[in-house]
Amino acid sequence: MPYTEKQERLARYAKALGHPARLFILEFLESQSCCFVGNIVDELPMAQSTVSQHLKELKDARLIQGSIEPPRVRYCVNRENWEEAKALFQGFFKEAEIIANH
Amino acid sequence: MPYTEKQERLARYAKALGHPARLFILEFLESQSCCFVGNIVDELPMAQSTVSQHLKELKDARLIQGSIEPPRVRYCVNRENWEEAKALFQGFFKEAEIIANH
DNA sequence: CCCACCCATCGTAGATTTGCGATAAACTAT
DNA sequence: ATAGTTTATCGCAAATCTACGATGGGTGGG
Repeated sequence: MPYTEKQERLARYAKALGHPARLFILEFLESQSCCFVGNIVDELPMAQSTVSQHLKELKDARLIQGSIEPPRVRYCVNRENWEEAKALFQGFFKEAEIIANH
Repeated sequence: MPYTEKQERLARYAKALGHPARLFILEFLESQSCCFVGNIVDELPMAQSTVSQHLKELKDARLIQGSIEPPRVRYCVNRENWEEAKALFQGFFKEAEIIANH
């Protein structure tokens, strides 16, 4: 593997954040501290199937997780990986700052 | 526009960071505080044309900038936008934290 | 049992991304 | 002039992304 583990993981998180709809979903999930798919669909100007696909990508990136609460599905931020992503981004920008100041 | 200006800009930066080669390039540029294209090509396991393309994307995202120094081209991080990106990511994760703690 | 509701998944289309080799463009040096 | 060096760009192929409508699979209520 030509890249470091950190680079691979950070790139994956960055990619997941690389669409405004997914940023919106994450911010919305935070503001509501978990919510149902329907609530998200109501807020976004796209078809339900498209929203579902964005949710899937965030889920695949392990930034969110869903739990079935019939008849609905509740999504929450995955705290553990959210913190990891946060730390990776912080490290990315911080390290650069340290280097830049020398 | 259904998304906020911040979301659009953050998504654009995140997208640019969404490939390990581009993360590598940015970290490499920091560690060298500017360098020539050839140096980057030597470090990456991909064709020169592909590296050039990744540089173009980072340039389009305004995270780096190039200056011609015949017969070579020197690339540096674009400090201003780098700081903006940093602030946007910080805001994104921080705001979420504040909300989550309520 | 059947219907309505909620959501995921399928199939599809078009756009974008990623990668390569080949070529072009700009400059140096001989 | 010619040849070499360095980098961008072109043309192409394969893969992935984005979006949609339609369909399917659960679940709960009548």
